[in-house]
Amino acid sequence: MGQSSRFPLAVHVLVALSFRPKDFISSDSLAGTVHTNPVVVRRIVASLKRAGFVVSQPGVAGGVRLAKQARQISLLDVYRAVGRGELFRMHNPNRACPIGRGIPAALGEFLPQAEKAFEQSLAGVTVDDVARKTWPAFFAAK
Amino acid sequence: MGQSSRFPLAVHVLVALSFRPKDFISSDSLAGTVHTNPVVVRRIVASLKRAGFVVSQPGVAGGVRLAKQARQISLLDVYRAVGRGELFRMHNPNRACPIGRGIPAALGEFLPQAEKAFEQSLAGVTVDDVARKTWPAFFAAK
DNA sequence: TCAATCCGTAACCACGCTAGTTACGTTTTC
DNA sequence: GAAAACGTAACTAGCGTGGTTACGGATTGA
Repeated sequence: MGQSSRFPLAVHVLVALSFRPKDFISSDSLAGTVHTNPVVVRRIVASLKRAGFVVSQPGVAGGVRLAKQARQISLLDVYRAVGRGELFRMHNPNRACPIGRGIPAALGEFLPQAEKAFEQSLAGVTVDDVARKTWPAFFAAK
Repeated sequence: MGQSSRFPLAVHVLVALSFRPKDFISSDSLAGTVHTNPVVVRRIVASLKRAGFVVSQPGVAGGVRLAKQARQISLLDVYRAVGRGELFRMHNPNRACPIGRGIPAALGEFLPQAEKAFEQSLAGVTVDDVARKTWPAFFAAK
């Protein structure tokens, strides 16, 4: 990603929510553990809502809560939800040249393979997996 | 990458050079097929030189030439040569929180796996593979 | 009813990265 | 010595990102 820390941040938020799946957590609290501004958290949450991973509720007792079990949300789901899909950004070759004309198709064959491999790896890990690794003592106590 | 087109551009340059492995090609010519400024090409070439993939020569008959066979340069080599190594950019969690404290290690276990999968895929493709896909007729004629 | 709390956005700013461009010194050939 | 080409520095414009303030709307509870 070069680029954006939205994905790690989104995973962090979901992991945090997974420790209290029944409660609504305020974006202020989340901003505390994530160590950023509440508005930044709400921007991420907006993406996660659109994807159906969380629900939110305004008002005094409001906040954010998981809408799915942590074990049913893969890191690939999260990665896609927070955008920045394409791993590669193509340049604009000169079509008047046989090489420039052929390059897009050639790269279009090999680069998506790498993206696929990347995504399949993310698909094999869930938010729950990350949560257990994040705070093992919490699960040991149960 | 979301961000930089240096990698596709570098592959394009190497593919172009691979069609005339004996000749020095000027950055002006390369800029033509890549469809950008000669200085941009030379910046890329500087990285490729550092990695030992090409050699350059100043002067009237100067230019750039491959220093290795195209089949001996993998896309992973190129990817690393033009930088932008890390696929993920970490945020800065609050270490005073048990979740914030545990998140870096947890992500540090799962995310590099995805990077590895990505890189292994790139490692399996060479510049020569891309060249053959780019301009099949060139190879058919030989 | 009304104050407090919290979400949802818009708006703005500062920063960093990228690519494009100009410019200039250096090297090589003829 | 002129021409061609590399190697860089310097500057610019554009874009994405994250941080911040602000404000409207929804909900709760006294």
